[in-house]
Amino acid sequence: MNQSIICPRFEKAMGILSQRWTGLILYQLLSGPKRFCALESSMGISGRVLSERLKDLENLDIVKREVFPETPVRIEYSLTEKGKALQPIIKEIEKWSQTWLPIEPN
Amino acid sequence: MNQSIICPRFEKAMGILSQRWTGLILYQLLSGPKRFCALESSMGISGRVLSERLKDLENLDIVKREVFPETPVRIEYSLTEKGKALQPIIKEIEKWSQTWLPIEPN
DNA sequence: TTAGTTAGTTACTTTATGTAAGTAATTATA
DNA sequence: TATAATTACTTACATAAAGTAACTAACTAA
Repeated sequence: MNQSIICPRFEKAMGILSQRWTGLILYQLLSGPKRFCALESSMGISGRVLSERLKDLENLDIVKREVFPETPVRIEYSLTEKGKALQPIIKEIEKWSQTWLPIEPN
Repeated sequence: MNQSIICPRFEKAMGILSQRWTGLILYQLLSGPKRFCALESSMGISGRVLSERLKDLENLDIVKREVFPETPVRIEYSLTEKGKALQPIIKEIEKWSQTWLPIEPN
């Protein structure tokens, strides 16, 4: 069959972004560092999966985890340079959604 | 908690794009109409899921399905205007992947 | 008549995600 | 001193999504 080869780097990027919740996590972190519970409550994500996603994104050097030994302990997640570089993608998704998706799509 | 509200249209868009395979299907269709078996063999997707995704994208008016009653029958999938408008997103993902992802990431 | 082609569908297995309860470290309250 | 509260998780189990492989329908070609 018509074997159009897909660029492996593009494929990798899509593999990251097409994980459930990843886009929304990045969207939230683009507006500044966030704590675990803030992320958890702002989207419908479960703690189990949020924990998993943050670890994956940390391993990919997209997200940085910082511990502040206060009381109770504060842990902040923020974007690395690599993570901040995703902003144009998120912006384009926002633009498309505003132009092409109806209000109240349920 | 810090309840930053997420734009429902952005959330909807992310819900579409974060479905496994959807990004790669769109990427393939951006280079022109494709047949079912061409899409199937160019990515690692199974027929079961490809069929499901194409139906979803058709219902969202992102993909158009056309039947050519030849022999054997030819069915072509292509992007609608709404679908073509996703190009800037795909382009930004390509850019990011080229800048930030290593070659041969395995 | 048997095999081949395309575009699927169906039944079943494996993987991913959701749910809810539990843990560790610390401080606050009764 | 015991109990509760908070944050950032983890664990065990249930459900949903995706993968696998075989099957179907409509047609042609050998």
